Amino acid sequence: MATRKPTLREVAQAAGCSLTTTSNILQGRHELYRAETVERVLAAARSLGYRPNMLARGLAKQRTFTIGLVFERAHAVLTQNDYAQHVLDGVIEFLLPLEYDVKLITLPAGRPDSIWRRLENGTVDGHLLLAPVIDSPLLEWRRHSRLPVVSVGSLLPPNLGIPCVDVDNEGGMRMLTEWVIQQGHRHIGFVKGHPLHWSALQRERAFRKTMADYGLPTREEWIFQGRYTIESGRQCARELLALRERPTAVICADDGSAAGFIQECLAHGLRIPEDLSVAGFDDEPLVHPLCPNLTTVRHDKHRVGYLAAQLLYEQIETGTLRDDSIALPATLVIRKTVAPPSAGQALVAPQIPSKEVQR
Amino acid sequence: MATRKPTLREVAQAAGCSLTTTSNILQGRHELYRAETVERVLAAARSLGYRPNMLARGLAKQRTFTIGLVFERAHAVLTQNDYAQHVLDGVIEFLLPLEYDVKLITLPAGRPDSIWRRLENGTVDGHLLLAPVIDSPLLEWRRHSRLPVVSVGSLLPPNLGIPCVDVDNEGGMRMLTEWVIQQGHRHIGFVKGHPLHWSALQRERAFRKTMADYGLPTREEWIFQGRYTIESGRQCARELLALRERPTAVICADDGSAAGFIQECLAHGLRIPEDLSVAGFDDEPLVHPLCPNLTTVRHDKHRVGYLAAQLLYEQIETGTLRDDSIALPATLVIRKTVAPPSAGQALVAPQIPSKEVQR
DNA sequence: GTGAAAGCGCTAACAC
DNA sequence: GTGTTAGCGCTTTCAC
Repeated sequence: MATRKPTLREVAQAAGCSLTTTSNILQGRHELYRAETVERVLAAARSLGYRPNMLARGLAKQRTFTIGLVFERAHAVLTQNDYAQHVLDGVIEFLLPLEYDVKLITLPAGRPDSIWRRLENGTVDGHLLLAPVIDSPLLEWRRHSRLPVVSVGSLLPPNLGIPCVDVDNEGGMRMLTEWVIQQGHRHIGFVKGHPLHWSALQRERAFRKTMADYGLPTREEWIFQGRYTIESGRQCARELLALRERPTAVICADDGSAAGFIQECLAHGLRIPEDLSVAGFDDEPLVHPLCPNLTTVRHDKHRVGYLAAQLLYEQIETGTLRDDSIALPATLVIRKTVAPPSAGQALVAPQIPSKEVQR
Repeated sequence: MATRKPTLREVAQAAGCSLTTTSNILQGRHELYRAETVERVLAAARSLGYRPNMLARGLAKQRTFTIGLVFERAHAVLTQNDYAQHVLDGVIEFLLPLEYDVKLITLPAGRPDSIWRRLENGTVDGHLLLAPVIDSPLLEWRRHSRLPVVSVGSLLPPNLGIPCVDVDNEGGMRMLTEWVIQQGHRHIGFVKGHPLHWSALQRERAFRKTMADYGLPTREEWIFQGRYTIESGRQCARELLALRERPTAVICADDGSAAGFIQECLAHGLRIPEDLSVAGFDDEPLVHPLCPNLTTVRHDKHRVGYLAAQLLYEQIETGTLRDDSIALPATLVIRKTVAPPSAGQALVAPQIPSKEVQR
């Protein structure tokens, strides 16, 4: 039809009034004007098929109603990142009714310069950092920015001044570890997560801490380096199977490695949990068909995204940069891959620490 | 540091020259000016930490260097949509080096009005429609837009004038069906895909067409309504198991339903492929651990996204709206869930049609 | 070689 | 109640 998108000016002309009037009315400030004027403007806009140019509005208002979702290079491939997908879903769910848009910002390799261009170019009102990895350059860059920001999926060290939202990795892992201990295990191994993820670090730390709190030793040869993948779990299992002495239980930092670990153990004739108890973390739906009986820790990634978006939104709307973080509680999902160690294995009951930390 | 982002004007002042000069130089038109001037401007920009405001540039240039990735409501939840993830990856891969950004546009329910606002608000240079479903309102809306557009993941009817990129569903399904037939099967069932997906329609059509071409009847009681999900596959298997007469092979419109179908059959004591051959489509990595032996059809979703982005990009850059589509060839992945029907079952060799369609 | 000036489409003081 | 005007930050024609 129309050869070009109609502008506010044309609406004003059609309605026979000024730009201001038109702009105000179209922004919903109806009470400022006579009902008749309002109606005329609205009608004109409708009949012309007017849609505001958000670019122009953004320039004038200094607000874009868009947030930037910043991916690390490592996460850029969404496909390999179930976590990111759930978080993104949550983000979108929160922002959709607010008429905010989401812009995907994938950091190019290249010079810091071109990275800056992508981050701080006036097109977003704030940044959601998707699981920044340990020593990510992102964090340093952020220090030079005055835009609101929230880290989602990584609980960063508080001294960075960036509010974070994630599951309570430490609380969840403590809960899981305690439960394994309470099943009677004293010889417990651990499959670590991806070495660059804060969550991996935190889960490992909580495991060690809990073991120590219960007076149980952690043997370094039973600590394996996973990478949050099925294949890495398999590899760790192979390493375990090569050992002469084995733990009676192994806790994995995530479900993927747990599934791989279990598969490999089964392939080598071990029975789970009779010969070895294995636990995961995340209650990952994708892993579930593979390993339906996995005892694990569930948390709500979708909600993590939702809350992170909310936190960011509040910062944007109020103009205040806050830096309090949210660690969402996790819940233990008891299924069948963890059982008391079988007879003949060490079963000395561990001593219970005086102060039991919940959550 | 700086209280606000420096503007072009400040750079110009610092460099002691005009806005025009500064703008031109910063856009790379160095040859217009004396080397000394160029250097002065560049130095000023660098020392101020200048980064252009893309909003302002967009307004002036009428180009945003952003494309909109438009999700149907049904696809909004990325999590449940492995396809979308791969496509998105491909899109990002293509656009990243071009300094184009991607904006996620999730269509709100609501009035057409608010949908329009999100689509046509000046913030994107073109739309990538993510697998529009059959009779999607999107397609109608698109007719009123003059922005470049590409449909990715749905090969739409050509009369819509929208260029499309997807796997060649019909060619792939024909190839698969022919192969099953060539294994000696004459009684072949089919699990349909999601009723609202073009791909599902096309796969079903190709199945029927191929059967007909080979002079084989399709029995409607052996055509089941799947939904591109594991659970729907299970359901279809239950329906099949309730029948007195069964086909010797079942082709599923996707790997998910194939996996569910197989699981359910196995659970009821059927042996695959001895008692029933089953084939899938997509070579879905997520399904692979569940059903590693699945005979299926592979295609490159990542490439679909990549090419779609490229097609859109070309439209944007050249300003020409084209409407040729791309159907990427698929390849047959022969594994173990399809075998010749066992002795005792009908084995009359089907007649080969005179003209065998490849691809 | 360089710069003044007129937009891009919209918003928001501030007048009337 | 309604309109005038001066930007928002950048690009670009056209003159000097």
